[in-house]
Amino acid sequence: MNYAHYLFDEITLKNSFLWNSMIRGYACNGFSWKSLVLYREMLSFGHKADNFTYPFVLKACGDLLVDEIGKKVHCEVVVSGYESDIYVGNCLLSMYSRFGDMEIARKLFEKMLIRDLTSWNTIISGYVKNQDPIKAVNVFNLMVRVGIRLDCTTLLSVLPACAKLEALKLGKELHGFIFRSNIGCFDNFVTNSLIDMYFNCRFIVGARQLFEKMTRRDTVTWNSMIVGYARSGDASKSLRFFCRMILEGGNPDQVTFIGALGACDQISAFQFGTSIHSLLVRKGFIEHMIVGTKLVDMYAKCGSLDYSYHVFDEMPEKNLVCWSAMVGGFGLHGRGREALAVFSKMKENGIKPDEVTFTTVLSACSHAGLVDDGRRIFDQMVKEYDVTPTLEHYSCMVDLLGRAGYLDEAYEFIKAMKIKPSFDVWAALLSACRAQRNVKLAEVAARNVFTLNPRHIGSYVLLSNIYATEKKWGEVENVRFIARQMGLKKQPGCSFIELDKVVHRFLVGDKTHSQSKEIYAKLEEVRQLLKKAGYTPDTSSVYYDVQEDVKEDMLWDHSERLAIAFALISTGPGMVIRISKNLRVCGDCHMVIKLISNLTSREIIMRDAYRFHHFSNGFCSCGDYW
DNA sequence: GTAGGGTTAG
Repeated sequence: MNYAHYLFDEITLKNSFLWNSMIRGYACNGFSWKSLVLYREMLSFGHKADNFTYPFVLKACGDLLVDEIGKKVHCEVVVSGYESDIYVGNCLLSMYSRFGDMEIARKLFEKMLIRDLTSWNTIISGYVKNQDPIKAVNVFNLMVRVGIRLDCTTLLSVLPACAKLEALKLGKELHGFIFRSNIGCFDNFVTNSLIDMYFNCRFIVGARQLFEKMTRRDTVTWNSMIVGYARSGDASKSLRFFCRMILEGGNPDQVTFIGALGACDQISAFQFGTSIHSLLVRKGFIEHMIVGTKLVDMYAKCGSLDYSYHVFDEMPEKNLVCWSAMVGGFGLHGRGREALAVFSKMKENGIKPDEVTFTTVLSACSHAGLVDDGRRIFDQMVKEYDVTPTLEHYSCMVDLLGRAGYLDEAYEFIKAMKIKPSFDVWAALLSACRAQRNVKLAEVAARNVFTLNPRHIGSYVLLSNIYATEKKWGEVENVRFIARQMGLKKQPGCSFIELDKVVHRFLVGDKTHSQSKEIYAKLEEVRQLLKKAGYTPDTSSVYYDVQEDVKEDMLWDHSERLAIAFALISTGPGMVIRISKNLRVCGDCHMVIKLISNLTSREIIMRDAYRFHHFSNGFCSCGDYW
């Protein structure tokens, strides 16, 4: 562009063709401002803008998101009589959809005397980009009814809309259409989009079939598989595809690494995460901010705050999201003071926290029981930072107050909310009622919870456990009966442990592992050891009205114990044991793991559904507050 | 000489 501008300046008698070329050049090469400056200059030199000028000026306005200037140019378009030009008109649609103003875009679209394929495509993609997939599909249906032939671009907007709506039927119809009609798409775009759509609609088999049939897979194809499997909860498959991609000579990019790291944190695959880390360093992605942030997050979620902080510390540039990730990391591990310190340091560095940061900070306070700090920060958020509290903030506050013992204050807090309390808010109260053993308030919370989400099995389990703790067996059976009637099934406890980059999974009572015999033998050995050390089981975590010894047996096949027993027979003495589980740890397991850490001199790091526990020498980092 | 597109951190 520099040289073009130099030549342009040399020409004394410029015609509008030359002006247009320059404006287009700047607009299409990332210098939108210059293109607008040149447009003004062109007018001041007495040249008239025409149907070749406006498209690029409008594009520049759209790219810069300057809606006031954009509207002004629109006026000029109307005055000069070019609004009816199809190119100019389409660019207006595109500009307004970039501004997020689909109402104006739609009105213009309705008003157009001639609409071509691009007009339709622009409106459809506008709705998709502005989070309105329903309208996008409606316009698409209208387009088909009117008899407009769709093309690749149409599909690349409608398929993501199907994905968002989980509209599998329409998605499959489009797939069939693509298959039958020889629609000339020579790249992978449409197939990749289909794969993503199938994953989002949870039609994994369909996605897999498409992938296997492809002959020239590109980076996005692999990424869609890696991200798709991770998002559908099959992190192991996701990592297997990552390996396959590397082995088959795929070319990983930032998205690949971010996706694979996301799979690692789901199943606490710490060792796998470190290998991905070293690979991405070798490939030169460590300076990439999103990759760095994901590493900070992954290490924290895989139990290693040291690594997490190290990556964070080395990052050359940190934005709001990086800082928030680090705050969240400390919070997840119950290190509230450090979370607050990072939060302060972030502000000292001139970075203004947003609503997500505040959620993270409040959650950190909650995990660490920092009630006063939490109250103060919530107040500060509203008054100093002008952030309107969201449902997430309220949930955190209810959790913070409730679990710290201020149940009434938590309830008052809900009643004073300016927005309608969500399921999560009431669920936080219900959960706090269990910790505080308050049946009366629990019933209030439960009523609201069930109204807002009658199909959430966890809430039924929670309420029945609250009754069980108080030995109200009639009520326990009642709640369970309702859940059964609705066809809800309890989610089985499940723990993960990684050994030599292979993640092993244990369900409660699992006997399917190839070393199952040895695992149960080890478990029995530990059990005797603990008994000798004076351990008596805390059977209050068994929510069934059965004999004490049966209760004790029921505790001993909890999935985390199987995972730990497996670790004890498979790793050398002194090795750190890292496990993660899908539900929250029960009171007795928590105690048993503390004892195991002491008797076997092992550090055990466990992530449960809620937070991290670091066990060593008979103590847990959570200080029994969880 | 003209517009529209797939995967992506807290």
